[in-house]
Amino acid sequence: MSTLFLIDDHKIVRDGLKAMLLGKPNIQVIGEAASGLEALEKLKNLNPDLILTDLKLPDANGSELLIELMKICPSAKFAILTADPNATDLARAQKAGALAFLTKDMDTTEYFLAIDKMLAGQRYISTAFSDILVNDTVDYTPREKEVLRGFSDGLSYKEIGAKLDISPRTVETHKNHLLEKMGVKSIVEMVRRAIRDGLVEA
Amino acid sequence: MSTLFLIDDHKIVRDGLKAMLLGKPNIQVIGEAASGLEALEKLKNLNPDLILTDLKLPDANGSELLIELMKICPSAKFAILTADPNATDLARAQKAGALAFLTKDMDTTEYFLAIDKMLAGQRYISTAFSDILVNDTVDYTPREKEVLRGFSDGLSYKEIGAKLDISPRTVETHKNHLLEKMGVKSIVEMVRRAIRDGLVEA
DNA sequence: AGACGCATCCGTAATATTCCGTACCCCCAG
DNA sequence: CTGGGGGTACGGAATATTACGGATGCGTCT
Repeated sequence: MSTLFLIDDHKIVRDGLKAMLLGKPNIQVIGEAASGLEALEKLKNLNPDLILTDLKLPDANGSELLIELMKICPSAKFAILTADPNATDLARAQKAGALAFLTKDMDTTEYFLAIDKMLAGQRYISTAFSDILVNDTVDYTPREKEVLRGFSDGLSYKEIGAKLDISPRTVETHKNHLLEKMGVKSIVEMVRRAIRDGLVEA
Repeated sequence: MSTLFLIDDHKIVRDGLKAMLLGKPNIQVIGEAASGLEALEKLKNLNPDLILTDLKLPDANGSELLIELMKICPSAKFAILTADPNATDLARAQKAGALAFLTKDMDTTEYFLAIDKMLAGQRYISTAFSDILVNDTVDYTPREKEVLRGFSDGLSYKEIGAKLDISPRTVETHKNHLLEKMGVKSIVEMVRRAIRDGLVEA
């Protein structure tokens, strides 16, 4: 019998997972939280084998939360669970050390499989995530990220240049590199792509 | 005792709602569907009092589905249920005739309240949606929508003008009207806003 | 009918962006 | 140590976008 802790801000989702896991005899849900803070608080006194967490929580950055949780529960295995899988979440969670990547549209048998794999210390990556893995594994330089953020905020070349203390012309160079890396041909597409990939919020 | 039918593509969410509704004695869940087609099929032989449906389904446009369902179940009351409330969904569902607007982060008591209100024939709009209602009730002209779509697809003034058979200068006029209506000051912000409001996909 | 708001449309001139090429720094593998 | 690759940075000329201002037609309200 293994123990599991749930973190998701939607009560429905928590209830759904609990209901589903009732059908799995070797798993017992020993606690849940609707926010990062609540999770940190409750996990001080618990030591689950598995922790399933959403990355988009009202009060916490997903990957930082993951790292904090790992400090508190170093022996637990972590899985992230999300409705809209994207490359950035995947990369961050992987870096932080998550073992499995699950999506909310999986069915019962796939959840059970994923959990059993994790208990055995194996990775599990849902198809929705692995599709992303093969495509998007681009790294952006610090400067490129700053420039991307500037454009995402609706700034002009001149404004971004002023903010970064470089010429608008140089901003353009970084933008051109971004366009190439992202495989798009305009700033708007670039930002849209960044939103889809979770680099910036909509 | 009233009957309820659930439509959502995430099994977890369906399970969560069912688990939650077990705690409500005057409601019985008589069926569920994971897609629009499945819902249309199953509802041929059912006649629930309430239908709770997600608007974002893999095989169906939310508002069109709503209209189809209403033809099949003319006596049912409809509620839409969504994770990310936005102005466009709200407007479409309202136009289609939904009675209630619920979000997935509501808690149990709020769901129960909403259901009771609906059974009494009253509207219920969750706070997340009503916040939107007060801000975003803008109408866009056909030309503006076409121009917005053009920019969202990463096209230039010239390209949009060519596609719509108008001068790039006129495209700009429409864009300026859009910027004003949306309260933003650049094309990128406009597109980002359009994504957030559900006018275009990310 | 007349006045009005609103959607649609465009020309010219100022401004911003983009194209093309170039250059420096740092790191590290040959 | 030397050459190559990547990140960063910029200038001048060509091109696109924007600001400003004006025009037409089409409903509606009086």
